[in-house]
Parts: sequence; structure tokens; C-alpha cells
Amino acid sequence: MTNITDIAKKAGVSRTTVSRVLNNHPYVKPEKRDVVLQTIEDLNYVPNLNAINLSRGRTNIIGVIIPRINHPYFSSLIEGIGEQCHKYDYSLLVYQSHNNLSRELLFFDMLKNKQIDGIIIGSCTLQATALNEMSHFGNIVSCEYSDTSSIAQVFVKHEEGIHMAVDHLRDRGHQKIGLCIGNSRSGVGMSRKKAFFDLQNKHRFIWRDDWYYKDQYTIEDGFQIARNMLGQQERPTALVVGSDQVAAGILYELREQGVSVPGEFAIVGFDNQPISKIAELTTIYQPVQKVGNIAVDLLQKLALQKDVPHVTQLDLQLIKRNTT
Amino acid sequence: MTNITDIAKKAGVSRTTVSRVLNNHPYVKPEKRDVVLQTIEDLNYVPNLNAINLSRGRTNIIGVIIPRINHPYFSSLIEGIGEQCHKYDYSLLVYQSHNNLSRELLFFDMLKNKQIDGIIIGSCTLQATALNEMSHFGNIVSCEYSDTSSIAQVFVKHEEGIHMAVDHLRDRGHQKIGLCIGNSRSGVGMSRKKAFFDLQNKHRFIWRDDWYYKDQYTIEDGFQIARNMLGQQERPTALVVGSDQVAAGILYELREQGVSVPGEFAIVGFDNQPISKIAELTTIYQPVQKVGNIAVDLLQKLALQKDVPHVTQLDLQLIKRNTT
DNA sequence: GTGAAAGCGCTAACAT
DNA sequence: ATGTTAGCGCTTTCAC
Repeated sequence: MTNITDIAKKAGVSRTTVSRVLNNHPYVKPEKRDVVLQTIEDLNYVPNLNAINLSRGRTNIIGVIIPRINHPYFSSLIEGIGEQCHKYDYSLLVYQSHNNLSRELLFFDMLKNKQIDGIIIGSCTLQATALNEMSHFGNIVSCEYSDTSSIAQVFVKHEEGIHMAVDHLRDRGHQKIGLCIGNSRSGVGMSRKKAFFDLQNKHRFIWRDDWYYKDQYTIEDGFQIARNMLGQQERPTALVVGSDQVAAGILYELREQGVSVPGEFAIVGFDNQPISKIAELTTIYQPVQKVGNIAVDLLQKLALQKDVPHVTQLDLQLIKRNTT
Repeated sequence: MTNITDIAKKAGVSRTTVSRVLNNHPYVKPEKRDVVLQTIEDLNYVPNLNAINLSRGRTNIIGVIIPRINHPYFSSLIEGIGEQCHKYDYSLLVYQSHNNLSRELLFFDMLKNKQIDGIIIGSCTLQATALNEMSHFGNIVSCEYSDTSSIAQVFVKHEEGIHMAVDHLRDRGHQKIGLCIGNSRSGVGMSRKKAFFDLQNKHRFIWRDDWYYKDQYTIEDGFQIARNMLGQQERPTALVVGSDQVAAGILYELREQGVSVPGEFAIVGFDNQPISKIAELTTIYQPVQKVGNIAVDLLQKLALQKDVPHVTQLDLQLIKRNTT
């Protein structure tokens, strides 16, 4: 393996000069620069990033933690993060935690280990205190609401999304509205739940505890929810569902069972995923990619020691289709 | 920052001993080991991975290159890769190329740079010669057919998938069958195209060049294809579509325009993605996650200098639903 | 403009 | 069972 010393020898200069050429430093005589570049070419020299990383004390790698990648919300988020990483010349390390606590901790070790320069939390179940402690080891940005003082956050206005959905259903006359969310312990889940029940109290809707579904992620979960609902003594007339995929499953199974939507039952999804177009699902659009973009921007600013807003929130949009 | 030397001093041993404790080497007296571990605890010592990487000459990071993450096929693939990485203690670096050649080359530099130990090609447009050359710099496994001698490959039997789809349509009486695929320059695209036209020739189906659609990825692309087809003088009676998402779009728009499916027109998709369940799409299931799993297994074996099969192929399965 | 030399933090061959 | 020592390949002060 040819290294910087080989180049220096062959080119008849010092390693320092080679390093300068490599890093586009000024103060290198053009002729020498050319010789060095030529030698690099001749010897097929490739710098060793590990050495550079060790020497510089950073890696230009950003880590992102999510429960799992194969979910439209997280795919979009990662896509947004990935694009912005490319812009700043960061590499992107993706870590799937399955919301498993010990896995999450393992991931944060990479920050301590200096293997990654910063962390973007797509979703994570660690407590605020733990996160605050982690933030001593490097820059962290969260893409979900997080009850911490030390971590910059960017997310969509989840409360507003719930408001939009509930208000829309209320406008259409619904008074018995159920809620279905994904991970109930995540920042997103908690905000949504809180916003929903605040509205419940405010409007004094009718309510039954079995109208609340949590930890639902897939189409099949949706099938199950529909069947479950049909078995209930008293049923809601509408459902706010935190994921288009689950909403589509519910919709499908309800119609399968002869329930007319939106005639007898209304559904609002979240995300405006491709499936919502096919299912003609009323949904709340969330600029997820944009969240990813901004997360990287924040991390970059933090890396440059600049100040960043503690919380950045993005607007949502109701897309009315055929299920309300 | 506390390092191994600090620990050694404080614990009254040599750096080597500390290193041995850290790496669970035998031949360390239990008492010393305990002192070292205690000191590590006391000083909040965390090993620096960059130093380890430099010293060991590897990083335990695997890179995977895909056009974009936000596509069900690639999400599944990454999920499968990610899980297996976790098993072998690899980290996963995800690189979105957008099929852009210069981006692809940039990615392979990371292998040369020693920043990653191995590469999994999810999809990539580099020529065989280029890939063969790259393989000198580290282990590479491809998840698509690749015309190279030096790269281990694992993929589903794309030809068989096309066969299944076409035979199924033929069984149902279709003689005018169109084809719609994604990236036509990728390994998958090329295999599918070839298999399809081989069958065309064999069965002497009726054919028109405008029954071939390429570079189609989204639901909206599907809408467009449907409209385009309806405008054609002579239309096919069935379409084999390389992606469920596109197939769902076509289906939706056709029905929107009053075409009865499967009455007047038949559609077969690929992947058995969630959307195919909702759309009741006949589709070809591909064990994509499994492909990802195996890719990592192969890389791991290569890392251990073991022999691996040059080509591994996985079986597909026709899932008959309501569009054929 | 250029180079010598001292790190960066860890591993591993070798000696004891 | 433990320590000495020489790297791993690059960056960066500092002196000239």
C-alpha cells in the first residue's frame, strides 16, 4: 500500500508538502505541486481515511437511528437526510433499533467512540436524562419532540396535524372519534396522543377506551383493527390514524365487511404516502423529507459552532380525498 | 480525553495489558484485569475507534449503494442487510446514488480509502470492467445480476419471475402483452427485459414497440402509462410491470377511465408490496429481505477468506389476486 | 515556501 | 503473564 511517505520520497519533497497538496493548502510552488500530483497519479496513491480521521479527530460520518427502515415515513426521512448529507459531504450511517433499548445505547456508543461526528434521532425511546448525557459526546439533533434542554429538534407540528384531522371530522358531524397511532412511547406518538385527548376534553366528545389503538404499523394491523372495531358493542364513527398504511388496511377491511366509507365511517390517515392516493384516503401531509434536510442543516451548523434554534416546527396540510 | 495511556498509568500496568483487557485476550491475571476495568470505569474511558481502525486496517463498516432509499424494494433490501449487519457487528453506511455515475464512483472511493470494509451493490450502473477493477480494493457483493467474473452475486431469479408472469397471462389467453420496468440500465432491468423478449420471440406474441415502458418508478408514472396506453391505436391486453407501485397506478387510472380490470385488461406487478394487497394486484413475490441477508453473509465469508458461490439465486412466487 | 518532528490512540510482534 | 517497542498514515505546529 502506497502512503504519503512513498509519495514524498518519489517526488523528492517532504510529507508535509504532499499533505499540503492533498489538502489544497496555499504556499506550495506550482512546480512542486505538479510533481506531487503526478507522483500520486503514477503510484495510484489513495489517502487512508482512518489515518486522516484519527489525526483530525472526526470522520465526517453522521449516524441516524430509526426503528426500521422499511416504513414509508422513515424511508422518506432518510432520503431527506441522505440528500443533505451528500451536499455537506457527510456519509450516512443508518442504524435500525427496533425500539430496542440496548440497541439504542449501542448506537450512541458510536458517538462516544468517535466513529460518527453527530447523531440524528429519527425516533428513539431513550429518556431525556439519558439523551442530555449523550449530548456531551457530540452533536445530536432530534426529528421528534424530545423533552430535553440540550438537543436541537425539528419536527412537524404533530398537534396541529391532530387538530386538522379532528376538526375536519367534527365539521363533518362526527362526535365519536377513535385514535390509532404507531409507537406510543416515541416523541411523535406522545405528542399525538396528548393533542388528541386534549381535544377530546375540550369538545367533550363521546369516548370509550377501546377506541384507542397503539403500536400499529402495517396493513395487516389495519385489517385487525377493522375486525376488532366491528366486534365492539359501541363503535366510533371515525378514526384518526397515524399512518396511511394502517389506515388503508382499515379502510380495505371495513369495505370488505360491507361498511360504507365515508358513508357510515370516516378515516383520516397521515403522511400522504403513495398508498393513500390509490386508496383515495383523506390524509395529513407531512413534509418528512424536509424534516430530514433541516436535521442535517442543524447538525452542520452545530459542527461549525453556530447557534441553532432549539425547536423548528414545520406546517402540515390536510388532503381531502374520499374517506371523509 | 482519556486514552489508553492514562488508564495504564493510573492502573499501574502497561498499555498492552490495558489493550488485552479491552480485547478479552487471555493471559491477564484476574486481579490486574479487575484493576484495569475499574480504572476504565473511574475515568469514563471510551476507546477511540478511529485509532483502532487505523491500527487494525479495517472499520467494520459495510457500505451499500442504491439509487434511492425511498422505494419499497430498496427499503426492504436495506432492512435485510441491516439486520444481518447487526448480527455480525457491522455498521451500515447507506449511499444513494440516483444512478448518477460520478456519485457511484465517489462511493467506491470509500473502499479505496479504507473507510469501509466491503460493499454491497443494491443497484449500480458501473460497467463490469470498472467493477472488476474496484474489487481489488476490497470485497464486493452484488444484489443484481452483474456481468463480472470477480464479484459474488445474489439475486432473485428475475427471468423466472418474468416467465411466471407471462405464462400466467398466456394461460389466461393473452397474446398482446406489454412490459414496464424501472431502471433499464440496471442488472435487474436488463435481465427482465431480456427474459421478456426471449419469451416474446419464443411464443411469437403480437408486439408493438410502444408497449414497452422503461424508467418508471412511481404511482404517478403509472397514471401516465395508463393514459398513454389508452391513447394508442392498438393496445396490449395485459401488462407485466416491474413494480407494484407503478402497477397500482396503472390499475387505478385504467379503472378511473372506465376500463375493466381484469375483464378487459390484466396487470401483473412485482414485489408483493403492501400496496398490492390493497389494490388486490396479482404480483410476483420476491424474497428481497432474504437477498439482503445473504449479501451480508457472503461479505462476511469473504472477509474470513472463505470461498463463496459466484452466483446465488432465490426463487419467486406468483401471488394471484384480482387483476388477472 | 518548505521540512523536521511530534503527535493522534491503539495494536501486535517480540522479548522476557 | 506482562512489558517494550515499533508501527498504522496523516496533520500540524514550529522553525528556517
